[in-house]
Amino acid sequence: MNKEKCVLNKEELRLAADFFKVMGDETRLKILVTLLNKELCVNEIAECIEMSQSSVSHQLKTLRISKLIKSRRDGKMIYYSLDDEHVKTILDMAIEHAMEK
Amino acid sequence: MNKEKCVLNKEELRLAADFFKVMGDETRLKILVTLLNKELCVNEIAECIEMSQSSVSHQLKTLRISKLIKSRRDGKMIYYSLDDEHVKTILDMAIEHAMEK
DNA sequence: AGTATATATGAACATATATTCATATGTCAA
DNA sequence: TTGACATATGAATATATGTTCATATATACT
Repeated sequence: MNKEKCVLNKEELRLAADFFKVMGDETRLKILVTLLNKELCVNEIAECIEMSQSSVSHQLKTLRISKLIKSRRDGKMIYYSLDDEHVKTILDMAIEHAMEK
Repeated sequence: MNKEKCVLNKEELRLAADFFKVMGDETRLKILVTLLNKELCVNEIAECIEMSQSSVSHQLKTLRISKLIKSRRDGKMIYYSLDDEHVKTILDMAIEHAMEK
């Protein structure tokens, strides 16, 4: 077996796995989808996807750390929006993959 | 909050989440990467990514169920290869996303 | 300052899942 | 058919992770 053919970039692999891991949760996907069109504050997101404020807040943190969303404060509210132009494309592609099978 | 704006296709969401969940594991990603160029049998994959035969076999099953890879038997060996033209594109996009942040 | 509202967070719990180990199944060759 | 090799699989274990609950922090308003 030719070891040369097995060369992998470990760092890239780890990052890619982390990226997919974050995308691989329905709650987080729902959040991303609700943010496709416009920015929303935490309570709006929670109401929209019918999850608790706490759960949404935890997941927003995960998404923020992964650089998939960004936030801005306006008074008491904190508005979240997508922070990656690829997210929509990747979402579309995944859905396309999922649906045609 | 306008509920109309929150319309989600539940089935698509579930499928997309499942898809990303499968992609969100380093072992499975390594397997997919090794299969990018050519088909390989189980032992070759195991040797290539330095994982046990059993572990690889379990993950191959997961990937097969998700329609990301396909298999063909040739004598004692079973050869695996990618079963989705989107996989490479999505992998590239994820890596791109991961690296530029 | 005190109260209400919005969001964040730590701990606990429950669930999901990846790996290992032992073993089963399937194929070939003698 | 017996032995060797390739792969699959079930059970057990360990680890990761999502949600909840209680509470903390931050801002606005009176």
